Amino acid sequence: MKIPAIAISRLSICARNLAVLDEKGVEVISSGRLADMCGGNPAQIRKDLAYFGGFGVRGLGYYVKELLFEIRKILGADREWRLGLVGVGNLGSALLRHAPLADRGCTFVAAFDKTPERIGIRIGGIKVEPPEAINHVIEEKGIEIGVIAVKPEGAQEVADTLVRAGIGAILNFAPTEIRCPAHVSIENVDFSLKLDMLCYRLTSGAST
Amino acid sequence: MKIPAIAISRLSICARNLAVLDEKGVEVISSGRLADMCGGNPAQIRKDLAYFGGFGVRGLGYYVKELLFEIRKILGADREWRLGLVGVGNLGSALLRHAPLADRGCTFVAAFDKTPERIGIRIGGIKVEPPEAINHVIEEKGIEIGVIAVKPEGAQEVADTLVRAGIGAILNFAPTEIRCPAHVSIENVDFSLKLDMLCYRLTSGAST
DNA sequence: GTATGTGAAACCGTTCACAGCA
DNA sequence: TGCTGTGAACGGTTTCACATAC
Repeated sequence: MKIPAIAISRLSICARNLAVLDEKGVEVISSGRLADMCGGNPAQIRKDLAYFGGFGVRGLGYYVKELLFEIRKILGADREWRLGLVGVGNLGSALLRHAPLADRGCTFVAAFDKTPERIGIRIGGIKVEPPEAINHVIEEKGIEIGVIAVKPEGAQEVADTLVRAGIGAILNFAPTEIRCPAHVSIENVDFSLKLDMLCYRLTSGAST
Repeated sequence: MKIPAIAISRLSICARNLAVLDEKGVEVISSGRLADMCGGNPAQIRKDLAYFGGFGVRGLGYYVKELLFEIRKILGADREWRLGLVGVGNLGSALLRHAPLADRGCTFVAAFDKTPERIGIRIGGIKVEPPEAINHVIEEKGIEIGVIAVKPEGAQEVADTLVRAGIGAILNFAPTEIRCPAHVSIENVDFSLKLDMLCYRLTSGAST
């Protein structure tokens, strides 16, 4: 069955809120209360979960621990993922030092940059290597997700290199659309675009 | 007329590509070629533009310079915007130093952090101030957009403070859903969620 | 001839409403 | 009784197809 991407993003948000509930010691929650926390509709949450099975108890709700476990399994958040970063500028460096990613099971195991002065330095415990090393290191270290934090002009070329090295997924921070083969997944983190949307709404007088 | 948010995000992407075309000296472009660049459908681009007027020439296409000018006007990208940052950690510091934001007309004019050791230091030319200063500085400096780069636990409180100070829009980098009054616009930049989506697709075997 | 602007149709996700079950 | 799971209705966006205009 075809599962809409937006359903997955909602499950991700559910997982976050379930983790908070679990820490608070809450054991059971209804789709209604969960929808309130996640900012959605109860039926939508039930539908999203129904794509993967029936995890609830009729008349009661969902067991927090159990549901969190199941969603983590669905998302693949129940194991470690190895990340490689390309572009160790301001943003790239911040990502290497960003602890929450590791908490979540995503760990940077390599970093690349073409600037000679940056090669060899260590950031967040990771040594910066030249772009020529990408192909070899991706395979050697079993890196599955490539993170692009270079300037927009260089993003496509970096993506091509990562794809040739056999990467399966790309998280792109450069404000440009990257093209790659269908078997490679791409997600863009585009705060320039998000800023445009805010400026538009401030300009047009629209809210939300 | 109600204009869908996704149409605005596409116009933002169009503007980027038009800027590239303009630099290359391209003078006219069809919706088909523009759609190729932006990764969409020609009819969609024409519909998006039709929300705001008829900018094209039948039988010919769109004049690049003119269309870029019009879209910039629509998005409010034809003027300066003043930003205030809350949370000067790894990510926040990187944003302060991130030149492309200023190129786009968005300039940080203030930064806040609750950590005593950070208060008073300068990053990217901006002096870090304590959270107590938010209310006063937002008004004094005419800040319209607040950028949140604190830990998820503190994000809602920061948002409340910004809203009380009269902010109109919030760009939230914390991986949590923020609640605020309807007259305040929010956009989330949530790379933790994007990572979840990539992990899901790698896990499930789905692509795109 | 060619590409825009736009009603109409198709598609997809959301919401409703209720049967099913603890 | 109460909440889940789900078919059906709804609403909105995408795509099609063509009249219109250069």
